[in-house]
Amino acid sequence: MCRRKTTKMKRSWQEATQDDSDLGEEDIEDWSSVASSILVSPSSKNTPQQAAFSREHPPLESDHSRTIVHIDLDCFYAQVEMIRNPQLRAQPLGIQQKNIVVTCNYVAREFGVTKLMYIADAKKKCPNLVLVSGEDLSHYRDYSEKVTDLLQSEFSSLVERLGFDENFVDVTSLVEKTVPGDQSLVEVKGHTFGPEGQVACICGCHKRMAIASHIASRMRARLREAIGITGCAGIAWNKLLAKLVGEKNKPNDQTTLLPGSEQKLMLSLGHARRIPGIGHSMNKKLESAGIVTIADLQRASYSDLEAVVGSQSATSMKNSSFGIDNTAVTRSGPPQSMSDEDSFKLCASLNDAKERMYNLLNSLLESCRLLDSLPEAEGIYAMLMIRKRWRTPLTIRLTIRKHSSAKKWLRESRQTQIPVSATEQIKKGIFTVHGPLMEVLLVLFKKMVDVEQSFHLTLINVCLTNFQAKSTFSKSLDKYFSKAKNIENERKSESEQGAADICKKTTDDSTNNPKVLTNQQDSNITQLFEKQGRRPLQTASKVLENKQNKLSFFTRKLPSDVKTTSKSDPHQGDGELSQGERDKTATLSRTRYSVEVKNDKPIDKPEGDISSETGPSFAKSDEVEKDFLVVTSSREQTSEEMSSSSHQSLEIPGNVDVTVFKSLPLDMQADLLREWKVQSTRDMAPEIKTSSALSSQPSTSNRRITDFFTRSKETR
DNA sequence: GTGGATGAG
DNA sequence: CATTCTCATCCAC
Repeated sequence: MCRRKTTKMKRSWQEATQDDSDLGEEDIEDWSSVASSILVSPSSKNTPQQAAFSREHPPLESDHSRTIVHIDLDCFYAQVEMIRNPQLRAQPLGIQQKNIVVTCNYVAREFGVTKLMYIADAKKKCPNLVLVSGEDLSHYRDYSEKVTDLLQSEFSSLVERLGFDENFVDVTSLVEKTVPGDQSLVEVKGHTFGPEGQVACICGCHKRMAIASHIASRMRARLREAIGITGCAGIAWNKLLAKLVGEKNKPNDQTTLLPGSEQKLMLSLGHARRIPGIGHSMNKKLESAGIVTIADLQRASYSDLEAVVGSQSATSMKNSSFGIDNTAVTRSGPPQSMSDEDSFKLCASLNDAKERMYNLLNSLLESCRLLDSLPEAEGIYAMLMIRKRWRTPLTIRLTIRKHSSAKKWLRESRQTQIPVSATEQIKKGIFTVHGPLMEVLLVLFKKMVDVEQSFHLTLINVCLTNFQAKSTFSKSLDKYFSKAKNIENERKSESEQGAADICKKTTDDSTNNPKVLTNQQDSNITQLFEKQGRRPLQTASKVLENKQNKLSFFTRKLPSDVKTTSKSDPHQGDGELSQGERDKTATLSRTRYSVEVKNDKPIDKPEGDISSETGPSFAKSDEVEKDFLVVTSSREQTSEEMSSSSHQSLEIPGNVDVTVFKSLPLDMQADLLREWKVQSTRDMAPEIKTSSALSSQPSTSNRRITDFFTRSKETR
């Protein structure tokens, strides 16, 4: 019975979200009564008056059909540094960028150190504060991607990143497949927000939230086991509420929003500014209209609001103020841009600017090179990943910040196409294109700065954007995955899925993994690898990760003398550098460290939570396993695209499983063979791959080690 | 496509 | 207020 209701709700949500423009179905005079009607009965809608209202007013819909978990890592940068150097755990630690403590661990917070505090102030509060430079974000990027990867491969394909330390996970389908072992009321794991025992809604959402609270607990446990990182989780039926409720118990804890308590949650925030999306600018506009608190926002007439912030913002703000948020969790793909920037007190000479631009550019190109240089040795699935990542930027942008005497900290930018000659080089895997790119940067620079006059810059940013799939291979890859993508996004079963259908509604692959709610370690990667032919994505990342751990992937930080090397004549064309010199300069700012991923690392955590969460070893988790049964269907690959061609095994690299290779679509096979050919000729080319640069590894540590494969938004 | 505005962590 | 070092989306041009 409960199931049927769930399905109904879901369908209505899907319909609602399909035509984004016309969701509104409420017909109430003012918005507060809208809110109360929602609270009382979300399914009471579709009266004629409501339809009339919806024509004049933007979307508004209450909807509990989805289940969203928001994961927010605790003081992320500080945690990463503490993993890298466990000695730091016991000490007050601040992460320093220029003059500022951008974040700090909880030990430091005890002393009153806060985020974005000036070093001087922080030192006053805490004289023993240990400072670690956090200007190089590559380690943070790495850990960030590991987290997203884990969530994506073990819990749901629908994971959306927000910055480096937050992820939204849509666990709707996992929840559907997870049924409580005993049919009695499911208890929420961890904290709840809202009055106990209140059941304001009959759609089954309470139960779903409870199930999701256990899933969230597993997520956090897995993040600790596999990566050694702790974080908070918020569980609710939309992104807004999940994010907001998760903050109620920090750090390393979780909070589930009880249906019916969203009003209370929203009002508890106080200021309108606390609503995500309402930044400084919006806030000022709101204040000009006398709107300061969330209650003000709820009370404000729509037309007044629209007059101040425009109709789009008015709608989303109104909705948000009541805890309504219909935006979907959108899978994050690889970044749309890659940039490096440096800020400083003063840059007033062209030569200074040139040198700074060169260093930034160099650093970026090194990132590209490392992304491109992952070895074939990781197996074919890893290769798919790597190749997918293999993208060439077509545009370069230079951004500067002038120190105008006025109180203006505006950034201005100019962008241009990257010279075709350079893109051609990059496509071939040659990243020593500093010369040509410096030239265009110079042109861009002169468009913004009159170098004849005196100038005062405080920031320079170099950005590579407009990525293009680098080879035809990537295109066929896209084609290959677009099918899976559709299954996931549309949540409909496909005819090809055939055989093993335990679940009547098969949805996304990752949730079919029978191990999601178990304690089994993912030791049997190869097993997964072989059995689940459908999942090159996650499997590839597994393989890679495994490899990383085994090979201790990353090289050491370079000696300090590289700094001198890097400064070596910024104005030099690329052709003039020897390979050795290039390697040195290239490794300058993208330093790499060895990263250990330990499963058993003791993590500092506040007393209260430990026992309730993963508690005394795994006793609790075992309980979870008994209480919850994941209904799964291990979908077998109907290798409809099985190759019949007879490829010479000679042409296939030794590390690639021939059977796997042959199971790939033909066009992809062809592409692969072509790639390998190119690759091998390149390997033999005089361009020496120094052992330190290549054999020691593919910087997972650098940009984008993970690929979050197909980007759902990437429809263009 | 470009470049500014705005917002996120 | 931004301050750091990113990244993304929106929108007039």
